[in-house]
Amino acid sequence: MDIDEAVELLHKILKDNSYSVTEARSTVFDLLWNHEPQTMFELDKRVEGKIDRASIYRTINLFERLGLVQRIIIGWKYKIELSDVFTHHHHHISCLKCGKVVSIKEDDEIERLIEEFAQKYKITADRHQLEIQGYCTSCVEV
Amino acid sequence: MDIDEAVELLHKILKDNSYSVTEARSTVFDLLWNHEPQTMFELDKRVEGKIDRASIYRTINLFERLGLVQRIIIGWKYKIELSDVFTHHHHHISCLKCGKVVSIKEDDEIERLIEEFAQKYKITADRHQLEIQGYCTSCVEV
DNA sequence: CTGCTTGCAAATCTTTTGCATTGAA
DNA sequence: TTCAATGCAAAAGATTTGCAAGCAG
Repeated sequence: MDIDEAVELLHKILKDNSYSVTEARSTVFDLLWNHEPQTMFELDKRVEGKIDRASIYRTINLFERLGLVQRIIIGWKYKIELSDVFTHHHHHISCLKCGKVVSIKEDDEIERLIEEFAQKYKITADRHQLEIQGYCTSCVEV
Repeated sequence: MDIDEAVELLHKILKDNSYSVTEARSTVFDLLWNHEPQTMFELDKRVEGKIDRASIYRTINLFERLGLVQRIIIGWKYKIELSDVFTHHHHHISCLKCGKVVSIKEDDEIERLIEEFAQKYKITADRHQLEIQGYCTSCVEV
């Protein structure tokens, strides 16, 4: 999917849910597009005051309710990235020291296992997160 | 492991690392023992002012550094529980509506896959979290 | 036009820190 | 006795909210 298609999809989803397309929402979306997971702090910094922090939070909350973004967990903080609607479903591996995050491409076998767990424990409409953490080659513990 | 063995192990680990056994640390440990994952807020409430909030945070941070507790992610908040040192390694399934958390017992197959990912992406000393979320039978979306 | 959105400022919640005092070993 | 650990209060950081003004449809 390229940026034009993505923006078109964003507009469609907003309109279908009776929300308007605004400067703030477009700007936040642009900053999320094709970018690695980022914290609210980073997002706010990259906005450079063009949009108020409160609006960034409101936008991210809206996007989350609409399923456009997901919060992923790095350590015990979260970062924001566009959801599977705009990217392929995937998991993450991150470094405990430098914080670098790498996406793991989808793996049928693990998805199958997770699906089995959900069924076994009678959880419907499941979503899931698999976060693997350790030390990357440049940060291996001394 | 029963509570006596657990406390003994706690004392040993504290002493081996040159930390003393104190009222605050023992109390926090007791509140974690055999209890489902809880937020700092809940922990603080259950302490009933017997220990200052700052000390609870300091204790949890210490316990985490010593590998005695782990933070697990429910939604985008974290909860604290005793680590694999005191319980068997496991994952969680939680309900997005009522917040109930159920432990999934260890599964060799999934552990093997995660191990393979870690190797493939050259991450050493890996730890990981698999969190599955959805709606439990009593909360199925209306 | 008109109501949804935003900016601003303040409130709230969460976590950390400095410092004098207390307590474990 | 001695240094680590705690309580207290205040600071710092993260997120939310009320309200008046602005903008999308």
